[in-house]
Amino acid sequence: MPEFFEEEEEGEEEDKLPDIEAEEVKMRMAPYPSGPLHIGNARMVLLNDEYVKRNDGTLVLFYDDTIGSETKRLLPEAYDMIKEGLEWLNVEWHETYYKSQRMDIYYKYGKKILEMNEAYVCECSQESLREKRERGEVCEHRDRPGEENLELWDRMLDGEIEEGDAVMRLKTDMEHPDPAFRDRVLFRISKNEHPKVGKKYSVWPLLEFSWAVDDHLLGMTHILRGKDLVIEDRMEEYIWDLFGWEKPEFLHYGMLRLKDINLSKSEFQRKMAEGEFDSWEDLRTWSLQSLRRRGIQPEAVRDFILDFGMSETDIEVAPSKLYSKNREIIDPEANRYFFIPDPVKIELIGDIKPDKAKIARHPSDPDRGYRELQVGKEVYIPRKEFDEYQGEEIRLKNFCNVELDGKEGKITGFENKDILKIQWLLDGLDVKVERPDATLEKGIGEKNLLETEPGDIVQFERYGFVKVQEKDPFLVTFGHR
RNA sequence: GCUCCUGUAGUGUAGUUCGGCCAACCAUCUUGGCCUCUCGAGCCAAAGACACGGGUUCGAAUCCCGUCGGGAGCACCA
Repeated sequence: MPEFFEEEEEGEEEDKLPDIEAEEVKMRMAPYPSGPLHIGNARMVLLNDEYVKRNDGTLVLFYDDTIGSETKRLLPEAYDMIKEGLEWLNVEWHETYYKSQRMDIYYKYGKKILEMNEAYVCECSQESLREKRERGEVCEHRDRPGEENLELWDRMLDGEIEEGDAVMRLKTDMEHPDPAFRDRVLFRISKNEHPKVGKKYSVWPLLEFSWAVDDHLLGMTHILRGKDLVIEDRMEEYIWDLFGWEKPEFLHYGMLRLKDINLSKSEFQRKMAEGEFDSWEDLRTWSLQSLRRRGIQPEAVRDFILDFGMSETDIEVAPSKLYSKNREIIDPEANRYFFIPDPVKIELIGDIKPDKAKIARHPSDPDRGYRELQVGKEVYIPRKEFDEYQGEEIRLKNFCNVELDGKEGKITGFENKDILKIQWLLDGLDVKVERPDATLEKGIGEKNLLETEPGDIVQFERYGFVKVQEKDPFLVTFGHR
């Protein structure tokens, strides 16, 4: 009887996503390739993936690579970095598309909507457009005859009109109570160079229009997006109604912020250009690649994200939550080693009995055996404990107890006592630890570290989990405590 | 200002659809204790919340009204 209940409980755990009711599920994730995916984008990606997997559906990777803006630039290498991030997260997708490859489709429907007289070419300046929108005023371009619209549209496409001089706008309602919904722009002119199609196109759709077309054409059943994009729902619905198309369902999730962490791809792009960051793997970017470097496991990211469910509340969560998920995964795997940050040498006073110290590679798994440490009269200990425990008795773990007196340590015994135990080393490798803020912490690590390989995640006792990067000058990246 | 969304412990969530089984779940964090020769892990325990005010009702976290708070949109970015 008890077994019966236990089983039931386990089956119910971790199900924070509301079910979706549909026979068929097709969803899409639409990253904008301005940089690699970061922890924030992971929410969009993983929720899509999770829903599709649960419903045995189809997932589309759709690069939302329209031309962007000054502040949001396309980055040619981002396409592959995004793919790499998705693979790392074990996201499975079935089809891949690029907005930049579908321009003719958008033009076709753009023309159609113009012919239906549901849109118009507007030659207002950006400022006057904004002001009129604010006041709910109609501009003189709104009622121009259809032929004139089509003619101007052709001239836009031919590149005869300069950037900023004309846009195509949807005729929603300039007096709509929601100012955000007043005659939004559908297409605009940009003569910037695109990493995939160069200067072939000078008219680019905005996301509301391209999505309205593609979500229909590709047969999306559910559209998952952040709360910040809800107005796009209504834009899409408006356009679908115009064309008489069926409507997919919308799902929303709230904004996610990491406490004290800035996740701005455009800002990182700038810092990259200015040379402040030298790679997208820089630990400060929080890109998936950087998390991988830190030894964060993709499963930890997934657990972390799915734990928020589909709530539309805005959340601010501390990174320690991610770390605890990760620790769960790596703690049983990571072997233990000694690392002395900022070492101070002390001299031991008294007789030394054993000539070697034996310490388990993993305290919970004796099968992994022991590592041996040479003992001697002069040992290094971390400066922190050296400073804080003067005059007190502490234990050099698995070796001896000492009473600190300046740079001397008087040996008081060898038995294991219930006092502070710290790491120590007679000698060792120079080790550098790359911290999440990109600073390097120097210290010495035990020579047994040479038995590890790059990519291994180990724990520096009393210091934290690190991932081995290079062995020659020994370099590790810090994950978390 | 206008439009939309949202308010359960420090943090994040379950419960809100169909009011009672909720003196409110789980995780994390914190604090004690046990265990362990790590400040890691494990085990045990404690602490901690229904934003506020009205109303409906025998009964409200759940329904209604109001107030207050938080967020987003009002870009020729996504």
